[in-house]
Amino acid sequence: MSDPEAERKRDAEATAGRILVCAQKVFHEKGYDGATTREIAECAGVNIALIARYFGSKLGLFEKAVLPYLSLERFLNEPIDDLADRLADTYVNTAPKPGFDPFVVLLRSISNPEVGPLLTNALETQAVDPLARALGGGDARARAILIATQLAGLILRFRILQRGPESDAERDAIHQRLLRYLDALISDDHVQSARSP
Amino acid sequence: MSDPEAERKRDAEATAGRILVCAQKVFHEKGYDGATTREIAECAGVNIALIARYFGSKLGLFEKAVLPYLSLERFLNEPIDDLADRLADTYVNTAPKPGFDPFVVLLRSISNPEVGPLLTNALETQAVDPLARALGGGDARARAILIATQLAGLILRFRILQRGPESDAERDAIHQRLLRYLDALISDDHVQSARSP
DNA sequence: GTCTATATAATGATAGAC
DNA sequence: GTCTATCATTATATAGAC
Repeated sequence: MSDPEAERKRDAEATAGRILVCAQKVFHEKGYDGATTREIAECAGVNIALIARYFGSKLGLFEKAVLPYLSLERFLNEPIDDLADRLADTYVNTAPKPGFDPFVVLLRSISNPEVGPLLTNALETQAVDPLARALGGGDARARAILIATQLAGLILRFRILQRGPESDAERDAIHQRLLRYLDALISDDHVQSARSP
Repeated sequence: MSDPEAERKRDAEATAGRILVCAQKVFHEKGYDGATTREIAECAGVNIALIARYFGSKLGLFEKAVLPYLSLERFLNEPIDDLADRLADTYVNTAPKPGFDPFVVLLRSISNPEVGPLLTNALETQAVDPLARALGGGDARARAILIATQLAGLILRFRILQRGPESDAERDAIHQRLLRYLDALISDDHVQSARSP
Protein backbone atom coordinates (compact mmCIF):
# COMPACT_ATOMS: atom_id res chain seq x y z
CA MET A 1 0.00 0.00 0.00
CA SER A 2 2.96 2.29 0.44
CA ASP A 3 4.58 1.45 -2.86
CA PRO A 4 5.61 4.86 -4.07
CA GLU A 5 5.58 3.73 -7.69
CA ALA A 6 1.97 2.64 -7.50
CA GLU A 7 0.95 5.77 -5.67
CA ARG A 8 2.51 8.07 -8.19
CA LYS A 9 0.75 6.19 -10.95
CA ARG A 10 -2.61 6.27 -9.24
CA ASP A 11 -2.42 9.97 -8.62
CA ALA A 12 -1.42 10.68 -12.18
CA GLU A 13 -4.35 8.72 -13.52
CA ALA A 14 -6.76 10.45 -11.19
CA THR A 15 -5.40 13.82 -12.21
CA ALA A 16 -5.67 13.00 -15.91
CA GLY A 17 -9.21 11.81 -15.27
CA ARG A 18 -10.19 15.05 -13.57
CA ILE A 19 -8.76 16.99 -16.49
CA LEU A 20 -10.79 14.87 -18.91
CA VAL A 21 -14.07 15.43 -17.06
CA CYS A 22 -13.46 19.15 -16.80
CA ALA A 23 -12.51 19.31 -20.46
CA GLN A 24 -15.86 17.73 -21.37
CA LYS A 25 -17.66 20.27 -19.20
CA VAL A 26 -15.88 23.33 -20.57
CA PHE A 27 -15.89 22.17 -24.20
CA HIS A 28 -19.62 21.56 -23.81
CA GLU A 29 -20.26 25.03 -22.46
CA LYS A 30 -18.02 27.05 -24.77
CA GLY A 31 -16.96 24.93 -27.72
CA TYR A 32 -13.38 24.32 -28.78
CA ASP A 33 -12.45 27.94 -29.53
CA GLY A 34 -14.21 29.41 -26.52
CA ALA A 35 -12.74 26.93 -24.07
CA THR A 36 -9.34 27.81 -22.66
CA THR A 37 -6.82 25.39 -21.23
CA ARG A 38 -6.54 27.71 -18.27
CA GLU A 39 -10.22 27.32 -17.40
CA ILE A 40 -10.04 23.54 -17.80
CA ALA A 41 -7.00 23.34 -15.54
CA GLU A 42 -8.62 25.61 -12.98
CA CYS A 43 -11.76 23.46 -12.96
CA ALA A 44 -9.65 20.36 -12.38
CA GLY A 45 -7.62 22.09 -9.68
CA VAL A 46 -4.33 21.47 -11.45
CA ASN A 47 -1.74 23.51 -13.23
CA ILE A 48 -2.03 24.36 -16.91
CA ALA A 49 1.27 22.71 -17.66
CA LEU A 50 -0.20 19.31 -16.82
CA ILE A 51 -2.52 19.45 -19.81
CA ALA A 52 0.43 19.53 -22.16
CA ARG A 53 2.15 16.87 -20.10
CA TYR A 54 -0.74 14.38 -20.14
CA PHE A 55 -2.42 15.15 -23.45
CA GLY A 56 0.23 16.88 -25.51
CA SER A 57 -1.90 19.84 -26.49
CA LYS A 58 -5.38 21.33 -26.38
CA LEU A 59 -6.17 19.42 -29.55
CA GLY A 60 -4.94 16.16 -28.03
CA LEU A 61 -7.14 16.73 -25.01
CA PHE A 62 -10.14 17.40 -27.25
CA GLU A 63 -9.57 14.17 -29.13
CA LYS A 64 -9.55 12.11 -25.94
CA ALA A 65 -12.37 13.97 -24.22
CA VAL A 66 -14.91 14.36 -27.03
CA LEU A 67 -14.38 12.27 -30.16
CA PRO A 68 -14.95 8.80 -28.64
CA TYR A 69 -18.37 9.80 -27.33
CA LEU A 70 -19.77 11.07 -30.61
CA SER A 71 -21.84 7.98 -31.27
CA LEU A 72 -25.40 6.64 -31.23
CA GLU A 73 -24.33 3.40 -29.60
CA ARG A 74 -26.55 4.14 -26.63
CA PHE A 75 -29.61 4.16 -28.89
CA LEU A 76 -28.63 1.43 -31.33
CA ASN A 77 -27.80 -1.14 -28.66
CA GLU A 78 -31.45 -1.52 -27.72
CA PRO A 79 -34.15 -2.99 -29.98
CA ILE A 80 -34.97 -0.82 -32.98
CA ASP A 81 -38.72 -1.22 -32.50
CA ASP A 82 -39.05 1.76 -30.23
CA LEU A 83 -36.06 3.70 -31.50
CA ALA A 84 -38.30 6.52 -32.69
CA ASP A 85 -39.87 6.74 -29.23
CA ARG A 86 -36.53 6.86 -27.48
CA LEU A 87 -35.12 9.50 -29.83
CA ALA A 88 -38.18 11.74 -29.70
CA ASP A 89 -38.34 11.35 -25.95
CA THR A 90 -34.70 12.23 -25.43
CA TYR A 91 -34.57 15.24 -27.69
CA VAL A 92 -38.03 16.76 -27.27
CA ASN A 93 -39.71 15.56 -24.11
CA THR A 94 -36.76 15.37 -21.78
CA ALA A 95 -35.16 18.49 -20.41
CA PRO A 96 -31.48 18.51 -21.33
CA LYS A 97 -29.58 17.34 -18.31
CA PRO A 98 -26.61 19.54 -17.51
CA GLY A 99 -23.22 18.07 -18.20
CA PHE A 100 -21.61 16.68 -21.29
CA ASP A 101 -23.38 16.21 -24.60
CA PRO A 102 -20.89 15.44 -27.39
CA PHE A 103 -23.35 16.57 -30.07
CA VAL A 104 -23.61 19.95 -28.40
CA VAL A 105 -19.82 20.14 -28.41
CA LEU A 106 -19.86 19.32 -32.12
CA LEU A 107 -22.30 22.10 -32.92
CA ARG A 108 -20.26 24.56 -30.89
CA SER A 109 -16.88 23.54 -32.34
CA ILE A 110 -17.57 22.64 -35.95
CA SER A 111 -16.31 25.90 -37.41
CA ASN A 112 -12.78 25.43 -36.09
CA PRO A 113 -10.55 24.29 -38.96
CA GLU A 114 -8.53 21.95 -36.76
CA VAL A 115 -11.29 20.01 -35.02
CA GLY A 116 -14.00 20.41 -37.67
CA PRO A 117 -12.73 17.60 -39.91
CA LEU A 118 -12.18 15.33 -36.91
CA LEU A 119 -15.75 15.91 -35.74
CA THR A 120 -17.17 15.36 -39.21
CA ASN A 121 -15.31 12.10 -39.57
CA ALA A 122 -16.24 10.81 -36.12
CA LEU A 123 -19.90 11.72 -36.67
CA GLU A 124 -19.98 9.82 -39.92
CA THR A 125 -18.22 6.65 -38.81
CA GLN A 126 -19.65 6.48 -35.29
CA ALA A 127 -23.19 7.80 -35.76
CA VAL A 128 -24.55 8.10 -39.30
CA ASP A 129 -23.01 4.93 -40.74
CA PRO A 130 -24.07 2.70 -37.81
CA LEU A 131 -27.55 4.19 -37.91
CA ALA A 132 -27.87 3.46 -41.64
CA ARG A 133 -26.69 -0.12 -41.05
CA ALA A 134 -29.18 -0.57 -38.23
CA LEU A 135 -32.02 0.75 -40.37
CA GLY A 136 -31.37 -1.48 -43.37
CA GLY A 137 -33.85 -1.70 -46.21
CA GLY A 138 -34.15 0.66 -49.16
CA ASP A 139 -32.47 4.06 -49.07
CA ALA A 140 -31.09 3.27 -45.63
CA ARG A 141 -28.44 5.95 -45.88
CA ALA A 142 -30.84 8.64 -47.06
CA ARG A 143 -33.20 7.81 -44.20
CA ALA A 144 -30.36 7.90 -41.70
CA ILE A 145 -29.30 11.32 -42.96
CA LEU A 146 -32.81 12.73 -42.59
CA ILE A 147 -33.08 11.37 -39.05
CA ALA A 148 -29.66 12.71 -38.09
CA THR A 149 -30.23 16.16 -39.58
CA GLN A 150 -33.68 16.56 -38.04
CA LEU A 151 -32.26 15.66 -34.63
CA ALA A 152 -29.26 17.95 -35.14
CA GLY A 153 -31.59 20.86 -35.84
CA LEU A 154 -33.61 20.15 -32.72
CA ILE A 155 -30.48 19.90 -30.59
CA LEU A 156 -29.35 23.20 -32.05
CA ARG A 157 -32.60 24.90 -31.20
CA PHE A 158 -33.35 23.37 -27.81
CA ARG A 159 -29.84 23.02 -26.37
CA ILE A 160 -27.69 25.63 -28.10
CA LEU A 161 -30.12 28.46 -28.81
CA GLN A 162 -31.97 27.46 -25.62
CA ARG A 163 -35.33 27.92 -27.28
CA GLY A 164 -37.48 25.16 -25.89
CA PRO A 165 -41.20 24.81 -26.62
CA GLU A 166 -43.19 27.74 -25.30
CA SER A 167 -46.03 25.61 -23.95
CA ASP A 168 -46.97 22.05 -23.20
CA ALA A 169 -49.24 22.04 -26.22
CA GLU A 170 -46.41 23.13 -28.47
CA ARG A 171 -44.13 20.49 -27.03
CA ASP A 172 -46.78 17.82 -27.57
CA ALA A 173 -47.38 18.91 -31.13
CA ILE A 174 -43.67 18.80 -31.94
CA HIS A 175 -43.31 15.44 -30.23
CA GLN A 176 -46.26 13.90 -32.02
CA ARG A 177 -45.22 15.03 -35.50
CA LEU A 178 -41.57 14.21 -34.95
CA LEU A 179 -42.49 10.73 -33.76
CA ARG A 180 -44.54 10.10 -36.89
CA TYR A 181 -41.68 11.31 -39.08
CA LEU A 182 -39.06 9.19 -37.33
CA ASP A 183 -41.34 6.16 -37.38
CA ALA A 184 -41.84 6.47 -41.12
CA LEU A 185 -38.10 6.85 -41.70
CA ILE A 186 -37.14 3.97 -39.43
CA SER A 187 -39.73 1.50 -40.71
CA ASP A 188 -39.14 2.57 -44.32
CA ASP A 189 -42.77 3.57 -44.70
CA HIS A 190 -43.55 5.41 -47.90
CA VAL A 191 -46.31 7.53 -46.49
CA GLN A 192 -48.89 8.71 -48.96
CA SER A 193 -47.21 6.88 -51.80
CA ALA A 194 -47.41 3.58 -53.59
CA ARG A 195 -46.63 0.56 -51.41
CA SER A 196 -44.72 -2.49 -52.49
CA PRO A 197 -47.08 -5.42 -53.10
CA MET B 1 -18.94 67.05 -60.71
CA SER B 2 -15.84 68.21 -58.96
CA ASP B 3 -17.51 68.96 -55.67
CA PRO B 4 -14.95 67.61 -53.21
CA GLU B 5 -17.59 67.15 -50.55
CA ALA B 6 -19.65 64.84 -52.78
CA GLU B 7 -16.61 62.94 -53.94
CA ARG B 8 -15.41 62.27 -50.46
CA LYS B 9 -18.83 61.04 -49.54
CA ARG B 10 -19.13 58.78 -52.56
CA ASP B 11 -15.76 57.21 -51.94
CA ALA B 12 -16.52 56.62 -48.30
CA GLU B 13 -19.75 54.86 -49.16
CA ALA B 14 -18.05 52.70 -51.75
CA THR B 15 -15.34 51.77 -49.28
CA ALA B 16 -17.84 50.90 -46.58
CA GLY B 17 -19.73 48.84 -49.13
CA ARG B 18 -16.63 46.88 -50.11
CA ILE B 19 -15.94 46.21 -46.44
CA LEU B 20 -19.50 44.94 -45.98
CA VAL B 21 -19.30 42.54 -48.93
CA CYS B 22 -15.94 41.20 -47.79
CA ALA B 23 -17.21 40.83 -44.24
CA GLN B 24 -20.06 38.66 -45.52
CA LYS B 25 -17.60 36.53 -47.47
CA VAL B 26 -15.14 36.04 -44.61
CA PHE B 27 -17.81 35.57 -41.92
CA HIS B 28 -19.40 32.97 -44.18
CA GLU B 29 -16.15 31.06 -44.62
CA LYS B 30 -14.84 31.20 -41.06
CA GLY B 31 -17.59 32.27 -38.69
CA TYR B 32 -17.36 35.20 -36.28
CA ASP B 33 -14.46 33.90 -34.20
CA GLY B 34 -12.44 32.59 -37.12
CA ALA B 35 -12.81 35.75 -39.18
CA THR B 36 -10.29 38.48 -38.48
CA THR B 37 -10.69 42.16 -39.19
CA ARG B 38 -7.29 42.02 -40.87
CA GLU B 39 -8.50 39.52 -43.46
CA ILE B 40 -11.68 41.47 -44.11
CA ALA B 41 -9.74 44.69 -44.58
CA GLU B 42 -7.23 42.98 -46.84
CA CYS B 43 -10.03 41.51 -48.96
CA ALA B 44 -11.57 44.97 -49.33
CA GLY B 45 -8.20 46.52 -50.09
CA VAL B 46 -8.40 48.98 -47.22
CA ASN B 47 -6.68 49.54 -43.93
CA ILE B 48 -7.87 47.79 -40.77
CA ALA B 49 -8.44 51.09 -39.05
CA LEU B 50 -11.29 51.89 -41.42
CA ILE B 51 -13.39 49.08 -40.01
CA ALA B 52 -13.43 50.73 -36.63
CA ARG B 53 -14.04 54.08 -38.27
CA TYR B 54 -17.04 52.99 -40.33
CA PHE B 55 -18.56 50.28 -38.16
CA GLY B 56 -17.24 50.94 -34.68
CA SER B 57 -16.00 47.43 -34.04
CA LYS B 58 -15.93 43.89 -35.37
CA LEU B 59 -19.26 43.32 -33.65
CA GLY B 60 -20.78 46.41 -35.25
CA LEU B 61 -19.63 45.20 -38.66
CA PHE B 62 -21.17 41.78 -38.02
CA GLU B 63 -24.49 43.35 -37.10
CA LYS B 64 -24.65 45.33 -40.32
CA ALA B 65 -23.29 42.58 -42.57
CA VAL B 66 -25.16 39.51 -41.32
CA LEU B 67 -28.15 40.11 -39.05
CA PRO B 68 -30.45 41.84 -41.58
CA TYR B 69 -30.19 38.93 -44.02
CA LEU B 70 -31.17 36.20 -41.58
CA SER B 71 -34.71 35.90 -42.89
CA LEU B 72 -36.97 33.70 -44.99
CA GLU B 73 -38.48 36.68 -46.79
CA ARG B 74 -37.23 35.35 -50.09
CA PHE B 75 -39.33 32.20 -49.64
CA LEU B 76 -42.36 33.69 -47.93
CA ASN B 77 -42.90 36.44 -50.50
CA GLU B 78 -44.01 33.93 -53.10
CA PRO B 79 -47.20 31.83 -52.91
CA ILE B 80 -47.13 29.21 -50.18
CA ASP B 81 -48.50 26.49 -52.47
CA ASP B 82 -45.12 25.36 -53.68
CA LEU B 83 -43.12 26.44 -50.62
CA ALA B 84 -42.14 22.85 -49.89
CA ASP B 85 -40.87 22.46 -53.45
CA ARG B 86 -38.81 25.60 -53.30
CA LEU B 87 -37.28 24.74 -49.93
CA ALA B 88 -36.44 21.17 -50.84
CA ASP B 89 -35.05 22.30 -54.16
CA THR B 90 -32.87 24.98 -52.61
CA TYR B 91 -31.43 22.91 -49.79
CA VAL B 92 -31.18 19.44 -51.35
CA ASN B 93 -31.23 19.57 -55.13
CA THR B 94 -29.28 22.75 -55.73
CA ALA B 95 -25.54 22.85 -55.22
CA PRO B 96 -24.72 25.56 -52.71
CA LYS B 97 -23.58 28.57 -54.67
CA PRO B 98 -20.43 30.12 -53.29
CA GLY B 99 -20.84 33.42 -51.57
CA PHE B 100 -22.86 34.55 -48.62
CA ASP B 101 -25.41 32.39 -46.81
CA PRO B 102 -26.49 34.00 -43.54
CA PHE B 103 -27.66 30.66 -42.13
CA VAL B 104 -24.21 29.21 -42.69
CA VAL B 105 -22.79 32.19 -40.84
CA LEU B 106 -25.20 31.51 -37.99
CA LEU B 107 -24.15 27.88 -37.68
CA ARG B 108 -20.49 28.90 -37.72
CA SER B 109 -20.86 31.73 -35.20
CA ILE B 110 -23.53 30.59 -32.77
CA SER B 111 -21.12 29.57 -30.03
CA ASN B 112 -19.70 33.03 -29.59
CA PRO B 113 -21.22 34.60 -26.48
CA GLU B 114 -21.42 38.07 -28.03
CA VAL B 115 -23.09 37.29 -31.33
CA GLY B 116 -24.96 34.13 -30.30
CA PRO B 117 -27.85 35.94 -28.62
CA LEU B 118 -28.11 38.41 -31.51
CA LEU B 119 -28.29 35.55 -34.00
CA THR B 120 -30.87 33.68 -31.94
CA ASN B 121 -33.05 36.74 -31.70
CA ALA B 122 -32.78 37.62 -35.39
CA LEU B 123 -33.53 34.04 -36.40
CA GLU B 124 -36.65 34.01 -34.28
CA THR B 125 -38.12 37.37 -35.27
CA GLN B 126 -37.09 37.29 -38.93
CA ALA B 127 -37.43 33.62 -39.83
CA VAL B 128 -39.32 31.34 -37.45
CA ASP B 129 -42.05 33.78 -36.42
CA PRO B 130 -42.84 34.90 -40.00
CA LEU B 131 -42.86 31.27 -41.13
CA ALA B 132 -45.31 30.33 -38.38
CA ARG B 133 -47.55 33.25 -39.34
CA ALA B 134 -47.43 32.26 -43.00
CA LEU B 135 -48.35 28.68 -42.17
CA GLY B 136 -51.34 29.48 -40.00
CA GLY B 137 -53.71 26.76 -38.88
CA GLY B 138 -53.26 24.47 -35.89
CA ASP B 139 -49.89 24.14 -34.19
CA ALA B 140 -48.46 26.65 -36.64
CA ARG B 141 -45.48 27.38 -34.40
CA ALA B 142 -44.67 23.73 -33.79
CA ARG B 143 -44.79 23.03 -37.52
CA ALA B 144 -42.58 26.04 -38.24
CA ILE B 145 -40.05 24.80 -35.71
CA LEU B 146 -39.90 21.34 -37.27
CA ILE B 147 -39.43 22.82 -40.74
CA ALA B 148 -36.73 25.20 -39.54
CA THR B 149 -34.82 22.56 -37.59
CA GLN B 150 -34.92 19.99 -40.39
CA LEU B 151 -33.58 22.58 -42.81
CA ALA B 152 -30.94 23.71 -40.32
CA GLY B 153 -29.70 20.15 -39.98
CA LEU B 154 -29.48 19.76 -43.76
CA ILE B 155 -27.61 23.04 -44.12
CA LEU B 156 -25.25 21.86 -41.41
CA ARG B 157 -24.57 18.59 -43.18
CA PHE B 158 -24.46 19.73 -46.81
CA ARG B 159 -22.88 23.16 -46.45
CA ILE B 160 -20.84 23.11 -43.23
CA LEU B 161 -19.69 19.52 -42.99
CA GLN B 162 -19.64 19.42 -46.79
CA ARG B 163 -21.19 15.98 -46.87
CA GLY B 164 -23.51 16.04 -49.83
CA PRO B 165 -25.40 12.98 -51.09
CA GLU B 166 -23.06 10.25 -52.30
CA SER B 167 -25.12 9.39 -55.36
CA ASP B 168 -27.99 10.67 -57.45
CA ALA B 169 -30.19 7.95 -56.01
CA GLU B 170 -29.41 9.06 -52.49
CA ARG B 171 -30.10 12.67 -53.37
CA ASP B 172 -33.42 11.71 -54.94
CA ALA B 173 -34.42 9.64 -51.93
CA ILE B 174 -33.64 12.49 -49.54
CA HIS B 175 -35.44 14.97 -51.77
CA GLN B 176 -38.55 12.82 -52.11
CA ARG B 177 -38.91 12.10 -48.39
CA LEU B 178 -38.08 15.65 -47.35
CA LEU B 179 -40.66 17.01 -49.78
CA ARG B 180 -43.33 14.75 -48.33
CA TYR B 181 -42.41 15.84 -44.80
CA LEU B 182 -42.42 19.55 -45.62
CA ASP B 183 -45.68 19.22 -47.51
CA ALA B 184 -47.36 17.57 -44.55
CA LEU B 185 -46.06 20.26 -42.20
CA ILE B 186 -47.01 23.15 -44.45
CA SER B 187 -50.49 21.92 -45.33
CA ASP B 188 -51.15 20.83 -41.74
CA ASP B 189 -51.72 17.26 -42.85
CA HIS B 190 -51.96 14.77 -40.03
CA VAL B 191 -50.49 11.85 -41.88
CA GLN B 192 -51.52 8.41 -40.65
CA SER B 193 -53.84 9.90 -38.08
CA ALA B 194 -57.47 10.80 -37.71
CA ARG B 195 -58.65 13.50 -40.09
CA SER B 196 -61.07 16.28 -39.26
CA PRO B 197 -64.51 15.51 -40.75
C1' DG C 1 -10.52 59.75 -46.01
C1' DT C 2 -6.88 56.81 -45.30
C1' DC C 3 -2.81 54.99 -43.33
C1' DT C 4 1.33 53.96 -39.84
C1' DA C 5 2.51 52.67 -35.52
C1' DT C 6 1.39 51.09 -31.25
C1' DA C 7 -1.24 49.89 -26.97
C1' DT C 8 -3.38 46.23 -24.68
C1' DA C 9 -4.95 41.84 -23.72
C1' DA C 10 -5.38 37.02 -24.20
C1' DT C 11 -3.93 32.57 -25.65
C1' DG C 12 -1.26 27.89 -26.11
C1' DA C 13 2.97 26.17 -25.13
C1' DT C 14 7.52 25.30 -22.76
C1' DA C 15 11.91 25.25 -19.75
C1' DG C 16 13.25 24.28 -15.60
C1' DA C 17 12.76 24.44 -10.34
C1' DC C 18 10.86 21.78 -6.57
C1' DG D 1 4.25 14.52 -10.43
C1' DT D 2 3.44 19.15 -10.06
C1' DC D 3 4.17 23.98 -10.23
C1' DT D 4 6.37 28.89 -11.33
C1' DA D 5 7.70 31.91 -14.62
C1' DT D 6 7.98 33.20 -19.14
C1' DC D 7 7.90 33.14 -24.27
C1' DA D 8 5.90 33.81 -28.67
C1' DT D 9 1.95 34.62 -31.13
C1' DT D 10 -2.12 36.82 -32.46
C1' DA D 11 -6.11 39.52 -31.88
C1' DT D 12 -8.91 44.06 -31.58
C1' DA D 13 -8.77 48.72 -31.00
C1' DT D 14 -6.87 53.48 -31.02
C1' DA D 15 -3.98 57.89 -31.39
C1' DG D 16 -2.25 60.63 -34.45
C1' DA D 17 0.38 61.62 -38.98
C1' DC D 18 -0.51 62.44 -43.87
